[in-house]
Amino acid sequence: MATIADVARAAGVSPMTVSNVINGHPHVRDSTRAKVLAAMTALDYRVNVAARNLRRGRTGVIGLAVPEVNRPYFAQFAAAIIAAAQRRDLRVSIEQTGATRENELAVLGLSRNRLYDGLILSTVGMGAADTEHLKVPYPVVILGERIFNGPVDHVAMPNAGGARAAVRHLADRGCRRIAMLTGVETTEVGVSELRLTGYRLALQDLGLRYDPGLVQRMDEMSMGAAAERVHAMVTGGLDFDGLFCLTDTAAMGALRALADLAVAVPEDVKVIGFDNIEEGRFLVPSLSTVDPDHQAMAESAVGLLARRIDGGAGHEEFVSRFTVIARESTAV
Amino acid sequence: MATIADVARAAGVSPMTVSNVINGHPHVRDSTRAKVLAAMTALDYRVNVAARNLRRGRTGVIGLAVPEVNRPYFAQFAAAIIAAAQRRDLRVSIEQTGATRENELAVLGLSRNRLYDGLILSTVGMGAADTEHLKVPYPVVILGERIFNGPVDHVAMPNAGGARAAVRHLADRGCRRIAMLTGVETTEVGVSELRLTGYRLALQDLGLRYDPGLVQRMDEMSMGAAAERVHAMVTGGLDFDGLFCLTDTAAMGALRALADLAVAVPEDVKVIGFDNIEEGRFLVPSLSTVDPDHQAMAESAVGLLARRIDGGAGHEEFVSRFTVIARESTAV
DNA sequence: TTGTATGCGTTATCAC
DNA sequence: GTGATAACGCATACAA
Repeated sequence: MATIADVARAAGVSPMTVSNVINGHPHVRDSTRAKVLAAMTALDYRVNVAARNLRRGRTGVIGLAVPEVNRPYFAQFAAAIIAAAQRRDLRVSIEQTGATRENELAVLGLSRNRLYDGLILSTVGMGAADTEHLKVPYPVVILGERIFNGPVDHVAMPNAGGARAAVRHLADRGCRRIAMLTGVETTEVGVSELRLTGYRLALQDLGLRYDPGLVQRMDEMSMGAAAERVHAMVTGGLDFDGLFCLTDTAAMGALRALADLAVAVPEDVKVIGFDNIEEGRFLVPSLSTVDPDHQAMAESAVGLLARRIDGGAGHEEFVSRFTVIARESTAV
Repeated sequence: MATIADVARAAGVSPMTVSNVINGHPHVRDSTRAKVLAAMTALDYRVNVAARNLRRGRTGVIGLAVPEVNRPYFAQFAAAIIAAAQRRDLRVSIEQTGATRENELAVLGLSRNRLYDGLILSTVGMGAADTEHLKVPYPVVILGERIFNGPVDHVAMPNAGGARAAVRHLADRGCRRIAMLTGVETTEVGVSELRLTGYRLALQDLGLRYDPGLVQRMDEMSMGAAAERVHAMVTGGLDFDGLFCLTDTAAMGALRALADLAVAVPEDVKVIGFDNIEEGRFLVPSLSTVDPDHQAMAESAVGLLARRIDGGAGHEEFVSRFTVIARESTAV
């Protein structure tokens, strides 16, 4: 637990010089540097990050608030964020909000304590009415739609566009009664609504009638809930030949339910998801999906945040590009 | 950005009294407390965590080092750890090691900087020879086998026992040529070897011959690699009627490959995994597995760490209990 | 019950 | 090129 002072004493220099060596200042004589480095090694010196943080007014840590890391999509995203942060010498502390407005607001408060240099926040529970809460004295990047006018950067998925393309993909493969498995939205511009908009737009494009009965809303986007709902849809006699699921996770549950009921995929019903989680490739049948390019989103989120932390101004919005990935679940 | 001093001035008391109020000290007159609280609200005061950390010599953050959060098993574990830590008012910062020894050692160095109060480390790349590296001046809980003699707590999975039960489960369902999909182990007491031990013990129990040709080692435990290997096993004419996979993730790849080759599961080959990831329930066929009770492991890991952070002594080992979960992939 | 003094370890400033 | 000084904001020990 040696301190800079200990090192300075051992090397016969002032603490300041040690600090200069540590931080790679240019104006240090080589022989001095060598002495200091030797003393540091001898004493097994380690910087005390807490002291440095206090002095510098920074922590080198960014917060990442997601509903739950144990959801394939967020796990994938978190992994990408951590990797991108690592490249910039930033650490990532993860908060789980459970997708509730309350917890999302609480996380926003945390960074006020200078716990984090900045925050990447996945807003699921918060709505446009909460814009005020985003006026915090540190950089925030919202992972989600541009639903706030506050001074924050946004990294958004191509929700409407991706959904539109997914539904068109189903139609291209011959589907005419396309159902959608979506969520109960707390906000008017959340993921569910935006993808639903894409769904409706696609129907318009295609000249298909919008049938509210085909839009199935679930309280919770879990595999289990999706399986149950699809089970109910089929046994309830709902007529559909295509199914667009809000997420790949929900699609996994849907595929399972269809298998249980001996509804053949893709012959009887074609299924497409959204997110392109890794597991989708290995399901039987493999899952068609919309890939929103998490990699680019993560890189952009960390990049925007880092720029703002370093004093950059202005609020940007990044919308990633999507790709429809055709696999067995929508084969002709 | 008000400080304690600002609040004290506003409330007409000393900084110390403000501090006492913040930290809930008992001996503060109610009227004084009220004054202080009012001033805090008025100035929107927030504790500066960096300063508090420096003073207290603690950060309130624990590190969690795993190969990658984007692997179902570790995602599940991370979620449980974060939740358990939250209950104890600790935050969790995640480091991804990529399962390399190098990075695992690097993480051990990090906490030396008083970045974390303690560390939960999933050792995959490190071996018994690295015991010395664990002698660090802060609490460490190893997630993995008791392969080190260092002063660290262990939270281990019932690797050998779980594997033994899994293989016995296959045999009970009629399998006689049971293959195992495992990893190339860098250490002599890693997960692969321990589960392989369980595999061999089970064969002994059952009076079945050990055939090295049935033990398939892979460099990487990904779904893709597993699929490729199983494909090669089948097309190469390897004769097996049961398959024990090191992880559920590998099993997912295996199931996919078997489906591609029209090998019926469970009729032709029965498959069982290890980990009980959530996805397993929804696969077609659903995946039998060994559940090592992550919840208990996570709770125990955080508990042990918290106890050590608070000065508790002694090194403990917690081995969770397992359950074999029978699903369709091993149905008779 | 409240206040004073002091130090945690680092680094910015500015002088030498 | 190097060093003295001060300050970051808080909490501990002790005094009043």
